[in-house]
Amino acid sequence: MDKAYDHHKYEESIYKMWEESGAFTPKIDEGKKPFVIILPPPNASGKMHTGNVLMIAIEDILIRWHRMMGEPTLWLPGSDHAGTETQITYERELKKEGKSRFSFDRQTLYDNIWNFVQNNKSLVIGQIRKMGASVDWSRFKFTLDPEITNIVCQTFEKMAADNLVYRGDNMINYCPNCGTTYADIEIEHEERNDPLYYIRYPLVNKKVTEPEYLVVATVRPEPIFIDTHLAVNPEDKKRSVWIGRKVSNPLTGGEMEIIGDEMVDPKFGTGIVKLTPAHDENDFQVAKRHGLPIVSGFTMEGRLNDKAGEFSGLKISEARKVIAERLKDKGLIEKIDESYSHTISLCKAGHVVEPTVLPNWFIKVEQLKKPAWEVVKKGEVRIYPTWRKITYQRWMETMHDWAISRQNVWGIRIPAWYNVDENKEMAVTFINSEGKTEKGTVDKILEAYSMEEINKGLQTLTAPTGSKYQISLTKPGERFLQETNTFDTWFSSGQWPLATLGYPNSDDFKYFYPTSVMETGWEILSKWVSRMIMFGLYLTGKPPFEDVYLHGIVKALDGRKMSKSLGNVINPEEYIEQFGVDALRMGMILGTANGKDFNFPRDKVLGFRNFANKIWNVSRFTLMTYEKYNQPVPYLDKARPIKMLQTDREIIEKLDTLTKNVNRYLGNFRFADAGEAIYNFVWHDLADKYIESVKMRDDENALIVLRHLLINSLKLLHPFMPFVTEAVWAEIKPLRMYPDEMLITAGWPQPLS
RNA sequence: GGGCACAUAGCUCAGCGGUAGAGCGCUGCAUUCACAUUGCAGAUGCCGGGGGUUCAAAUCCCUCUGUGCCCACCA
Repeated sequence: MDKAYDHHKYEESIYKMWEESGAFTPKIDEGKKPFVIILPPPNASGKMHTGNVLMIAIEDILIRWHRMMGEPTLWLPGSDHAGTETQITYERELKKEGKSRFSFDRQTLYDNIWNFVQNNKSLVIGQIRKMGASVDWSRFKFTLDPEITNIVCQTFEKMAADNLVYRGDNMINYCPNCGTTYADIEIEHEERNDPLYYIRYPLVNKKVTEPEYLVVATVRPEPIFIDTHLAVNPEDKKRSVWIGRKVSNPLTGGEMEIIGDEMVDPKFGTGIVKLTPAHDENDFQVAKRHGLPIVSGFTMEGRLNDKAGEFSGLKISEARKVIAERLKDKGLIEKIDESYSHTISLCKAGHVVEPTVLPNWFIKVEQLKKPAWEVVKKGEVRIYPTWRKITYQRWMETMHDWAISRQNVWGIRIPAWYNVDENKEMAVTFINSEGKTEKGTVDKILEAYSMEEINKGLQTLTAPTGSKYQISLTKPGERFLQETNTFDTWFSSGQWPLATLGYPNSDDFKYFYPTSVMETGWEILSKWVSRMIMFGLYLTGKPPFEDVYLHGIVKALDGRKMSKSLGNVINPEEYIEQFGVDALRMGMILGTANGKDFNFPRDKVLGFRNFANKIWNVSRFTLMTYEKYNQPVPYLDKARPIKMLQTDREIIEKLDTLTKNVNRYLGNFRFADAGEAIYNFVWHDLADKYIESVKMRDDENALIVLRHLLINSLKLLHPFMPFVTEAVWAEIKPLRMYPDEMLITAGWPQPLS
């Protein structure tokens, strides 16, 4: 054996050896209960980060432990298409070429992103390998694989049949110039100075003691014609008296009721708000709470619609000035604050984005969320650390209907279809055969274009609220166009444990479902874990896993969140290169004990590089001693007791205790405790004390005990530091009972007592 | 505004009712010995402040202060 352990020499070849041996693929044995973990699929276009490292380290420990205990063990890998995030990344690339998403029709854009992702996917897979993850590659799944999207669409179909799906209005960032919606994270915010108008609303049925007007401050006078209500804060003593009273609309003269809602800040402006539910997120929420009408005032082209009467057709920005002038003429403007500064939303092209209410697809969660909380409450699904249960409970109790449609191309297209003859008002944007972008309602467009041409160049389709639709996995007829929205990523990944195993009829599904442990970062407890439980219960009646272990967030060395802009991002590959994967894994595991957030433990990683070398040298010493002795030595066996010294008995007892403790710790997801216990035993009991005492002895029994300690230490360590232990295992063949056996599939230690 | 967590040795953290712990760092000493990616020895703490429960509190309860994060958020 070499004098020191050099991880560069072993990691790659050992991984290959494991993989080729078939050790990662479980043998289905109906008589045994399998142990199953579905790997939370990393983003297909992303790079490995420290969080992934921790995740893989923890899951690999559990998997290797159970595998060594002889259970059929499946760890199923995959990657996620990460809809919005990936599309944004790709569009950044497009921008470098002077293009954007509007340069392509839907299908072409999708195909381009597909190719882009394919290139990166191999990167992620390579990194999972590098970590030593003993995943079953033969079962690898991608969220956009046809067998997965099929299951996801079928679920949608079933939910629609069960009356759990509806189309409803939702607030969305819409850019009239681009003709499309943008996700919240795509929006840029800019400080801007705009006039703040103080507008007078004449009070209806005014009493003598009351003022003539109520005054409202707004930067947006242009949608006043659709406004139907004002609001004040009910806690506001001065103004709550107006609740239930009416004012007249300064533009149309119609009556507007005043309502009370906590949203209103009594200290801002005049403490009275005009509500424009269709074009402001807050107002929209208020309107939903109070059941107010939600009426849009703008067209998809960014002009005032026909409700604006004489003003209809004006662009929003012009309308603001024109309407402000009109109000001024009527004497209904009290004052204008020209220096008002606020933030506005801009799309990537720099256009002003209009918050707009557009129809979206929703899932009714009322019936789904209750059982999903019940299983956790009853302990059928256990959450570790236990205090995270409260987060889950809170989320489940407050969860509201889930908007599942995204205005992205990169995702699973919603299998809903609109008949063009029954929905003439659908807005369509497409690229015609000459490469020109056409926009308009479908009935107008059809006057000039064929269904085929529209379908081929289709970019987006917006069917008004109340449009007739059919849900179908295939095209229901010639005169149909498919919904252009895609599913929220969490809608598909929420079905991941089911979909990856081939729900509902495959052998895998029947044998491996429900899975054993879901291990993931706590930040997606509500986004992801809750959805998986909901879908699992809805489709199979069983929760998709028994235990949920939530690991903490790995923060940067300075204790702050890692971020590109702070420049404190840690690249795990540098640590793998320098210290080896084993050291990185072990360092992360012992960096924190119980799922709390923690800073990247750089010192510990270095420490465990040294520990890997310690293991190597303990083995080297044992092997050399054995070879020097130069005759066969029997194995330690309860049935044939040998004469032991006090030190022998003590350390064997310690090993037994250690084995029991490790089993207990791992069973309770106490990874750091388990790792530390083994570390202390190997370094301080075995190496520092026992080996030193062996050096003074010349009896065979010392060697028998030493070999027993080494072999069992390697086994206990293997789940934590798989490479160095397997490398040593190969070196100490002469010491082993079964020289052909690999450590990865060797039996887990049994206490002698 | 609602919630969760954390405050212990110079640093990073474990311990969570019975005499203060680890790793790194620090101070000595050891060196052809399996390993200098080493060994041995050592120093370092009013366990955030205040109150309470208890024979006994870093550990349980209350409160204050500070920090991090999650959710909801300004016409």
